[in-house]
Amino acid sequence: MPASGLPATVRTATVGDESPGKTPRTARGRKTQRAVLDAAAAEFGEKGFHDSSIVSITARAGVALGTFYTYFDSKEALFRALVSDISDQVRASVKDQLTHPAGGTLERERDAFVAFLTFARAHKELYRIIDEAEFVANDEWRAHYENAAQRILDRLRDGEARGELAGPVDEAHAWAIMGMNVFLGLRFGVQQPERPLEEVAGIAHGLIARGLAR
Amino acid sequence: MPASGLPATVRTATVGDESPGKTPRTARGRKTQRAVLDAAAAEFGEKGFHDSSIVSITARAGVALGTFYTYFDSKEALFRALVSDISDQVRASVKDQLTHPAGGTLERERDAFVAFLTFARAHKELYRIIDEAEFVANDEWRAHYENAAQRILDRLRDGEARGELAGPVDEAHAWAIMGMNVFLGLRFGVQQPERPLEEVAGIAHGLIARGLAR
DNA sequence: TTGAAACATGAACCGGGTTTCAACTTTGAA
DNA sequence: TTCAAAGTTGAAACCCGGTTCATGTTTCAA
Repeated sequence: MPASGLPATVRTATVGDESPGKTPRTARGRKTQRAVLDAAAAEFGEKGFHDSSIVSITARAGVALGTFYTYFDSKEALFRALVSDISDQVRASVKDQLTHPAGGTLERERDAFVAFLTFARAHKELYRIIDEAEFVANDEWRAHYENAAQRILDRLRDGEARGELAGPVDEAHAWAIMGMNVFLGLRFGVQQPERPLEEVAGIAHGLIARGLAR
Repeated sequence: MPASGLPATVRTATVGDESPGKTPRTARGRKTQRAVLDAAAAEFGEKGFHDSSIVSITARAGVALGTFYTYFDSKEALFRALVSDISDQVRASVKDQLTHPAGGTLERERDAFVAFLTFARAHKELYRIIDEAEFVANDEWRAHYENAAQRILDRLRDGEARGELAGPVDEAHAWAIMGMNVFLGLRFGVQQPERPLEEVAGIAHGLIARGLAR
């Protein structure tokens, strides 16, 4: 995950002023920190948190072991930074894809799923990292899903206000759709990425829009 | 999770003939192994795999440290046994609830969700253990979800054959519904168990049956 | 040009938990 | 009743990777 700019948490570190002295002050430092983060994404994605080691991550990044502690307080702090970073990337990526016109609310929801699935296929490490966050970075993990659910709910409420939907929307609808997306992403994004994206999205859209009853 | 009988994997160990000498041969031995398994479920559920220790698990079970290795080859082998055990328990529990009459296929699906949510509320450690299996017992984890999806698909195919459903059902429908169930279980079974079960089930059923479109 | 701050290095320290093992106790079939 | 197999015990060997730190190098503002 060679990322866009600086990861959220790393940026936040500057604002949140926690663990001072960890934010790089020169271009050289920023480059090194970025290298460590990218190496970490690859390593954690491949081996999981506990089988990954700082030694291996710094080796991948091409820096010395001790350098790691110039930018992160601990292995866990690195993981937290990574989760926030990836969470941000997913959100930003989906948001980008949703700027174009779009039909109704439920078509917009389908587009959001397509964007998510596309991201998941391009970043196979996404699932392992987010899933493991439940154990290693629980706060970031909860925030990730609560934010995602809120965004879905906002879109549904919008559709409700326009009279496009049948009944009143509920938080449970958002979590149901999110769960659908996550599991379809797991199955057809990570485990079996061969299947045509639009086909899966079409099935999901049909289910959400009209249901299965005759 | 004081379990019903012997867990699947432990039973399997007898059949699969791997690691001979690990299957208890006396009533005393079976009781001890059961105590270790139950203690492990509690410990792993509370602390997760890595923060759990054999020392603590055997202490909970009221046996000596060394006794552990009479019944399991390793900490990981214990976890694998536990995942298979729990997966079996969920399946069996849902199956029990589905024996009663039931209306159409989609009502049956709602009942299955109610059964699952009920189980999740009664076994808060379920999620932590199954989720962590992705990293610690990947084969068992995949089997758990593939089997669950297959069961859902079988029920949907049944409804399709009876002409109850609108279009042809697909593997993706099963994974979508499973994802919905899992995330609703997480939100309203583990995180916010206060909300009336039937209310959540009603929303899920409405979504699956009729969709959200006006 | 210069020197103080930032950055880089990697050997060694360190704690903690898994696994082993040799001695001891209990069980249950003959 | 007897004794071989099954079960129990817990101290200690063993392993491993996260973290520290004293030393050396590079950057960049003055």
